[in-house]
Amino acid sequence: MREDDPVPTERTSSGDPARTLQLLWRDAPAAPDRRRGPRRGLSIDAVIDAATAIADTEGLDALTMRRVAKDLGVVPMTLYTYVPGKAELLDLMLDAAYARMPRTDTTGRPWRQRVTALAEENKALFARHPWAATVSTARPPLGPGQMAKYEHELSALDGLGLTDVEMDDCLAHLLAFVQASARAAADARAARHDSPMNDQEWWEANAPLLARVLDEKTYPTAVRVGAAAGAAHGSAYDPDHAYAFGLERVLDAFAALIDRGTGG
Amino acid sequence: MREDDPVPTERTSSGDPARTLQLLWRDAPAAPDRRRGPRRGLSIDAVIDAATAIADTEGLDALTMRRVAKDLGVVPMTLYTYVPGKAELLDLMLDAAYARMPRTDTTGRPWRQRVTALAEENKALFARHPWAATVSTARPPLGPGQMAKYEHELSALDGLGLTDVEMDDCLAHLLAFVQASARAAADARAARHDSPMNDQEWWEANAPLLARVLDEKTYPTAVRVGAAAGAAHGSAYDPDHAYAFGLERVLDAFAALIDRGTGG
DNA sequence: ATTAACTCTGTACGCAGTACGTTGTACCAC
DNA sequence: GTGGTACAACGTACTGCGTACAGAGTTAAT
Repeated sequence: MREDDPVPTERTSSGDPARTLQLLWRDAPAAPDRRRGPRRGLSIDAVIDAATAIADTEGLDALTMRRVAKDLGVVPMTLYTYVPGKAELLDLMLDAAYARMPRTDTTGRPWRQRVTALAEENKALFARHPWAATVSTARPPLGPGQMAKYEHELSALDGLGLTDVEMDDCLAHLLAFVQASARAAADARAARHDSPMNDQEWWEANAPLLARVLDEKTYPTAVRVGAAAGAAHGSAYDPDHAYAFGLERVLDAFAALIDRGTGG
Repeated sequence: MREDDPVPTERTSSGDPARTLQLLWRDAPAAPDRRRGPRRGLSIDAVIDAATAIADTEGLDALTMRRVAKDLGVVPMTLYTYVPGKAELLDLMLDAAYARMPRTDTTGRPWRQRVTALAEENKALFARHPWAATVSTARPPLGPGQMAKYEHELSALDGLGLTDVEMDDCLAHLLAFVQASARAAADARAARHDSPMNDQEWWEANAPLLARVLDEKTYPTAVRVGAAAGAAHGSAYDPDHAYAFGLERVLDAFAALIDRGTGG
């Protein structure tokens, strides 16, 4: 019952970036002397799909090269003829997930609806692929999915009176918020999952020590507010509420930029 | 030069939570029959400090039980008499880091200054301990450091006309923003670090393929805005700018809550 | 003096990513 | 045909991780 599984962030993009870009755009490998040797039994997309299926249903820590290989009926090392390594596989998974995102057209609608739609699309992405919230995107894979997503999302922010730089800044801010929410939600889910006790049991088990130690005199505000917040939402942390509250804040913040000069 | 180092998120809190709480509060182990056996050569704090030093200077992926043990001159398994496991060690490290945060007293100052101070304190935490931004805090370790931090930060938001629940919500929103910024900054740093090429070299290496593939007709907004953003800050992503911009947004958002009714 | 609790140690297991060398297959030039 | 060659797939093996487990040594209570 240890079950420590560390849920790694698994930074992407390790090896030769040019090779990774070629893979992302499905660019043929220069084809100097095309197609010798035995036929390939799999495809990059089969590998990506198998890996994505595992990560979706069992989490990033269950996603191992050995496991992907087993699901595809090959030996682990075979995967390395399709993909340079695990980091690049994650890049490809992420770009594929981006590419598959449904993109609602909100042209003509009021800007709050448009921004909300963007947030919801990304929230849905992280709901379908919880691992996507936890892979790091330093130097994000500039694949077709990423580009389509970026184009779509910028378009939704176009024509609101923002400068180009502000559009990029606002989008980054919004996406960071949604991703942080998704990460927090995933963390909360994970905490619930791999602990044999639920929130109530946990509280009961720790109440004696906490009662002794969480003194109302030393932590007056914390005790007061913590109790109020805990009572308001059912538990100590409510991801849905945090998302709803935060999205309203982000919208208000954008309003201060967008409505400036128009008498906000 | 592979150097894939996955920068794990390393979820905290795996084993018996009651034991973890005891460790956090340095609660004696029930002492039924106190102190038999040989004298301890180390202390929990020595283990925490050694681990923190490693994580600070070399990153979370360099933080292994073996490494901590080596730095302390003991064999790896010895650590397990001080700490139930690596997850709990991370909890303790985080709470200790919280406890050591300098907390500036901003009573009486305008609320924007107070909130900004909170953000800066947390930004400084993540600057000193970059790993802290990447460890997950589902069911955060309710240690003395965490509580002192929570009390301090709520106090800064007290008396602004917010309800208790709103105070908690706003604080969570602010902290999530700072943490997300720190994560992004750490990602950017990591990408620069473990790639032999800098941004310019990377661009030059990939320019041919990107030029062929990033069509202005298919991605008009993306190309336009991406160019503008890239030109405005020096590179593709500027963590400092993102933080500054985002903090202004968060403050504007809070203003909409705080100044409501007072003629905002 | 004996015993029991406790610290520290050494060895070992399972699992990860993946380097490396081999085997077998299919196309190309002859 | 037939040999050469490029390539896919495989098997083995290495390093390093967290930590279970069993033993050896050390101290305080009996």
